Amino acid sequence: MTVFEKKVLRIISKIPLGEVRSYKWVAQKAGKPNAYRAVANALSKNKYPLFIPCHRVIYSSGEIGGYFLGKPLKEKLIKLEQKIKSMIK
DNA sequence: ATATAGCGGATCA
DNA sequence: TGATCCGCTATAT
Repeated sequence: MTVFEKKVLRIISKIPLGEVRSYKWVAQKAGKPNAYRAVANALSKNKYPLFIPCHRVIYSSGEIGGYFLGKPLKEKLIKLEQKIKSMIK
């Protein structure tokens, strides 16, 4: 577990409910604006994916990226969270 | 829309 | 070290 990974995990865990961020955004917050690939790598090697809202991290284009649970599920989770967000509002 | 290169960090040999 | 992989991105067709 490297410092960079910790930063990434911390940052992603702070993403609000229903919000989505790009890999680039996360990389910038981690202090390595060009390390978006490393972010993806870190997440794929992440030991606790269920405790990290990695489904809120998508392409910079806004498209759903890859996901260890499957892209369709990832998209569903995002929409579900948006729904919850509007519900509790 | 597709192809390509580049890039940072992890992993393996 | 060096090669290779990745849940990527920007740029050029």
